[in-house]
Amino acid sequence: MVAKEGEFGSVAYKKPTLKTVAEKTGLAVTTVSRALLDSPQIALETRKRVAAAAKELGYVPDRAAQRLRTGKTRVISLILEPHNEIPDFGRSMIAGLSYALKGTGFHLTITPEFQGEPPIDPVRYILKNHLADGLIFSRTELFDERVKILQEAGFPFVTHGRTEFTSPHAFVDYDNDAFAYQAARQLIELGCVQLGIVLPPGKFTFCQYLKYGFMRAVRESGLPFDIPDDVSLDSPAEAIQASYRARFAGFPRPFGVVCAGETSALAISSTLIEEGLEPGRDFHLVAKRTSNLLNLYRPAFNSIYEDIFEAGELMGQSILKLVNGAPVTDHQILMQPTADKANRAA
Amino acid sequence: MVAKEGEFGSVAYKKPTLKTVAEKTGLAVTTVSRALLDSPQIALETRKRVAAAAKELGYVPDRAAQRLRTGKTRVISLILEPHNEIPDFGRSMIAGLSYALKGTGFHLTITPEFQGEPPIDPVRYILKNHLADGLIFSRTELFDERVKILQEAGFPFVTHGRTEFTSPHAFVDYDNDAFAYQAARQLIELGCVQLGIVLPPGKFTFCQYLKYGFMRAVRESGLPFDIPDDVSLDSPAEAIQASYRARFAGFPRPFGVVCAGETSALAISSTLIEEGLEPGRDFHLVAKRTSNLLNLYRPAFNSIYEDIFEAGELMGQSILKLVNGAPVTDHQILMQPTADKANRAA
DNA sequence: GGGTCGATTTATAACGTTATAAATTTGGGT
DNA sequence: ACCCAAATTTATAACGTTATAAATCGACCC
Repeated sequence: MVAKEGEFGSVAYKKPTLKTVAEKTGLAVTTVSRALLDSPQIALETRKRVAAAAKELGYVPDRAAQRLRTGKTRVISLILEPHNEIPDFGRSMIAGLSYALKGTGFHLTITPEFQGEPPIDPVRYILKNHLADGLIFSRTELFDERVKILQEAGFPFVTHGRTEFTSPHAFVDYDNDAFAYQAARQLIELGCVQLGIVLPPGKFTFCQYLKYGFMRAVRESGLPFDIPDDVSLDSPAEAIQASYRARFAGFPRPFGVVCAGETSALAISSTLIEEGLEPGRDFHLVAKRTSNLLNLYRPAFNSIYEDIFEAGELMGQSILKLVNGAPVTDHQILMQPTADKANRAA
Repeated sequence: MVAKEGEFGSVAYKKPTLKTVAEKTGLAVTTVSRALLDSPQIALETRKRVAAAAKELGYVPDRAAQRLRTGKTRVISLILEPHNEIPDFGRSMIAGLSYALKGTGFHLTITPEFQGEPPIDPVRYILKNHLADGLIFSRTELFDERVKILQEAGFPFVTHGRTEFTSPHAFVDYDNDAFAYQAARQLIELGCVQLGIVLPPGKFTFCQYLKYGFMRAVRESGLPFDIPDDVSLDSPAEAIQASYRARFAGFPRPFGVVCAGETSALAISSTLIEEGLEPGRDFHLVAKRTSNLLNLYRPAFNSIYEDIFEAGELMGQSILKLVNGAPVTDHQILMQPTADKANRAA
């Protein structure tokens, strides 16, 4: 009799394999393998008997062997970008992904993208070494090289963000056009006589959508607008603060600013207050909220929520279907901004 | 001649293996394997020749095959806890770990711990399925079951946080005793006549250290103190706010509160201000700062910095040495609080 | 009783790598 | 020319799994 089940690391313990189960049941290894895969070729009675024996022995399949034999890694990899403009973005996305992958046998690996190195490197690395069955990444550019390479390779992937390529790919995106439009509308309703927005770098697709939505509201209102050209959402908070400190004096009041990130919202708000402006009288902000931190800030922000956890969960669900051969056109999800209950209180 | 090197996903392309390299060089597979491992048994000239051929063919070793044959996964797994009291904790730790693992051939996987499920589950899962060579996790308890099981199994791991077990294990911890003491001293110097602190749940080791450090300063000063017993650092921000709203009226002024997390600091600060207290006159806060967000908050916080990225990097460096057999006693690191330059400005 | 069919089980080989042990080559020394 | 040891290379097997093809077993039919 082998060691007690569930015993790890003890000296005499040998990990049970298909062979162990085969010996215990008196069947061939092949039969056991197929029985555990629940193949209809194996008699139902046998399948049950094998399952029981495997459970009793504490058998678990060896992932390395399965991977070698089948060529399937049963791994989804998330490329983690080095930016951290959005607090907890990575954390929430990972949590959402994990939740979607839970119980599927798929594992999540992190492939880091390092500051100053080409974003294409992690993708190439995964492809070349076949380290995953599917890939997830964010912050797509209009003609994102990662998308191009993966499409050429026929490798399953889901992006957080759209691209401008004609051939479709799976994505989960936030409707930043709708966000910027709604945010600008809120500012207008609050009485702002000038509209502003801090945009991400222009190479990112979501920059374009933010601009479209913002400008639509601007044109409808006929109000003047301000878009800083010296800083972006990715600029250090200090740079954003400096930009506004240098320019706010010339703004008609009250003016409004759409902030597509919490860091920039905090930065601008604190600076303007320090310069003696009064929020609600001299200016208004509407921020995109992705964490709970902004809720705690006083004076309270106007905000619109983007659910990163849910985005991660949706991306996880999609990539699982894609690796099973589902068509990409069934997995193009545009998440709508949700009115933020927390913002008006207090 | 095989397909061009670096070509992925093309129909005729067959991934180069040791066999491919062997054929190209006219050597045996075994020789090629050893040559690429840079074994001194193989003539230097041959090693060079093989390396060149491998590079030209674009050969990369198959991790699944290596893992199956050697039993080494070359994977480090991080257990990601579901709490999110500290903004960007996971993100920074992952970034630090990735940085330490960069170029080592070790990959990082995420093993999630789900809300409402035992913290021991992910550890058992990894052990049973042999999914990693080393493990990283946070928020240790005084007698942490995960530590116990891993020690019994002889499995390499590094914790973020200490335990009370007599048998030593590797850890990277922040000196929360020193933090709480220094924070309380700051409050005293600012003229506070009552000291307070919001502690994490008592089962966590770092709760004890925070309490020790805090109480040492309290006793030295002879001041009265206040520790809420209805909420902890893990309580929802609203609960912390409610607790202070219900009690602040009875506090002598100015009173001080040590906040071991940014969320609680924001929560308490905003609530007290809303209740009409003036920061700097009626109360002072000293917060542990782990992100850059607090820097943007006005009125400025007094804060002491904890570098989570560095903690992750140190843990990564340690776990790499541990899987190579280094003794755990060489990897017990206590990080000291660093004076926060950002706090006094503005 | 022999043949056939379907259901079920089995033997063999292969995925790509490395550990073990054996084989071959090389260079001296005599 | 021969032998021995060191240097270098090679054959074989194994890690644990699954795909392919072949084998066994009843049961049924004529």
